[in-house]
Amino acid sequence: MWLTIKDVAKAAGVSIATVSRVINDTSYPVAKKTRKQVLKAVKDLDFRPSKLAAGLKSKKSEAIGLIFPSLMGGTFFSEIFHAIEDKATSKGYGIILGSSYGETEKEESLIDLLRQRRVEGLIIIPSSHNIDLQYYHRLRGRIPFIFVDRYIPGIDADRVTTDNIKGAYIAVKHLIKLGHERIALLTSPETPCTSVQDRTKGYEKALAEFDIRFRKTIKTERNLNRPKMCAYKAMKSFLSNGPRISALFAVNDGVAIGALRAIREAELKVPDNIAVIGYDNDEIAPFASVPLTTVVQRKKEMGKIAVRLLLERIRQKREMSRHILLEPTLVIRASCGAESFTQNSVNSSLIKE
Amino acid sequence: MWLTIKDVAKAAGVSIATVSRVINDTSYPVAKKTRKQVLKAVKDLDFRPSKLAAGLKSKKSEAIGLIFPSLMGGTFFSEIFHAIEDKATSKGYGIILGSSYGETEKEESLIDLLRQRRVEGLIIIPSSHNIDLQYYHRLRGRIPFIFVDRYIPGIDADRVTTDNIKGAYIAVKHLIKLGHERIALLTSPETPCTSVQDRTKGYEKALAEFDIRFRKTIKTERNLNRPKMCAYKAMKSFLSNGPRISALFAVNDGVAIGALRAIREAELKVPDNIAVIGYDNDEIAPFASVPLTTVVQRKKEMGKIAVRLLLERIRQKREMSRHILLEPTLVIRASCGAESFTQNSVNSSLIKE
DNA sequence: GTGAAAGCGCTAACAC
DNA sequence: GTGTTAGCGCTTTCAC
Repeated sequence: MWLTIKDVAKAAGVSIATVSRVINDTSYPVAKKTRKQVLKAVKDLDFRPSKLAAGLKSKKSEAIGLIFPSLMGGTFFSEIFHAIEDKATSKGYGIILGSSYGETEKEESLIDLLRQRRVEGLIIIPSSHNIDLQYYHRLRGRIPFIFVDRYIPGIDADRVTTDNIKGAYIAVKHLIKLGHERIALLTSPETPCTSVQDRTKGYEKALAEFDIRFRKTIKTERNLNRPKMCAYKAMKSFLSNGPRISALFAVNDGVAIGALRAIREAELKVPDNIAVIGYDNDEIAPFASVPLTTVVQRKKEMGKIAVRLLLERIRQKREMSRHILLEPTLVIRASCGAESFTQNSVNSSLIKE
Repeated sequence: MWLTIKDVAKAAGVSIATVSRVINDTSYPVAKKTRKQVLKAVKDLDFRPSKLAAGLKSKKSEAIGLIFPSLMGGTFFSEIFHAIEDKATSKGYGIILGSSYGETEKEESLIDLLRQRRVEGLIIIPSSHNIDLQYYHRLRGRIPFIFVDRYIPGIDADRVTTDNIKGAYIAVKHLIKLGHERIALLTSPETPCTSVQDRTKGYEKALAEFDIRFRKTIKTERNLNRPKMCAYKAMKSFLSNGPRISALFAVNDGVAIGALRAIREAELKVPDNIAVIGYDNDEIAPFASVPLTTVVQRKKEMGKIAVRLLLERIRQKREMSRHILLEPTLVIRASCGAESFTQNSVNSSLIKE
């Protein structure tokens, strides 16, 4: 079914070595005329060299593996994915991927498969359930990998994440400055997920700093495919039973959107009765029923940095693992009742919608 | 760096042929004791057989390629992706993919790369710009492929799509039955995209059937990454200049969400001043500022069928290409002012939220 | 029930 | 500048 360089060699009247030299377009000196003939044969025959064979020989698959939980429930992972894909493609790498649905078992079997395909490295947004440290310890010496967005504590590996403690801190501080003291935290129950854990820490930190006693955590059910629905239900039940609150810090925008619906159905107004702040600056945020004030994560940057670091590690075996911590920012829209400007946590810079 | 079956053979004290037989787990008769030794060696060494080498020899990469425009702008493609991935994984196939951003050039170069990786078949959600018929004609004989969601007219290939004419027809008819006569169509300007074209036809068909003269097409800018924003802008400008309308048929939910914001900012009410109906039943639809009445597409089914048909074609070369046309349905929520029930176009069946 | 050996389609010395 | 050749790590006859 597939043609080989042998066919091309025959058609062009040269040896297979020459064909190989031409198609790999290295600066290897090939006579102009010969090159032309080969190129013509390649084109006429519609020949595509096998990366399977090339990779077997050269020990370079020119592919990286990508593991993430799920693309549903918002554009967060999608945006990271696109950044990774763009960057990898531009470097000549293909992407083989799988979604773990946040299940460790699935994650590990996917990684195994990717290893069989001899991907040169792995980008992992790890699952958040029953983490198997042993597995990752073993993996460490076998193949280069990098964690994105969250990581597995205790595993010494490269990673690129946002400073989630700080992100949550500036979000909650924003609410406090606006006069709120009864601020609830709406969160998904992914205990071992470092990003969610850190956001919880940031919430605590801000409240502690301002000597605010009130604490309330609203936990949603765990369903990666329908975070909005889960949040909606959790919030609905909270609004009918829970203590009165004046503001809500949602652990991501999807969850915030679900809450917004519950609040609307309870005939409460945002931000007048309840101020809401989200996290991620999802594509949907400006289009929520009340445009959402939210913490910005540099998703594209995260993806691009991940590919860059991974390729560097593939190319030269460095020793130390590197931890890149990205700065979060706040976009202020209508859902907290503040004016609409952007405040960077480090130095002010405007984000246009 | 990587171990080979030779290492395993040595460790287990058998030949490489035996190792191969054991790891491929065929029902090949291997002595129980031998099998055990091999399995132990595999485990001890943490061996992963190379699919590169296996594929080269067996001529089966056990991978399929996937090309889609973009994952941004809603969960539509994400849902299809997950269905494809699930099904493919369960059949032992890996997925190598690329996003075309709706550009034919990118699409073709991605397909070329996938061919080099010797994927056994391709699932393509084709781009909608400057289609190169010649390219696809040529591709036809080279590798099995199937179109999903939309297709390229004139190319004889398998495909699985939703009946978009019917979908749009039932949507617009729903508006008409509710008494609307001034119904605008909000659409993205992807002229050669069959799904959008068909929805336009369905809009026309319904209006024609009820002898309604009024027509208005509002075209958004083309930006696959920000369809909501584009729709918002288009709608905003329409509301300040355009003719008065009482209802809007949006060509997909993302675009509808953008329109909702523009309508809200114009201090108009949905559905009282303008009824809005969307398309796709995106995850966001029930969470829009006004829960969105929309046309349901069976996205999971589309993905699963695509994989099934593709694998069938890979396995036995059938002759005729098959066109699967899925039935659309309507979910009625609040955005058109009708009661909230679900009406299936074929036989009524309830869709729970 | 097991092993030896011939490739799969490339790449990369090494010759000339 | 170009060709010859020895593998890369598997699968798969074909012997025994």
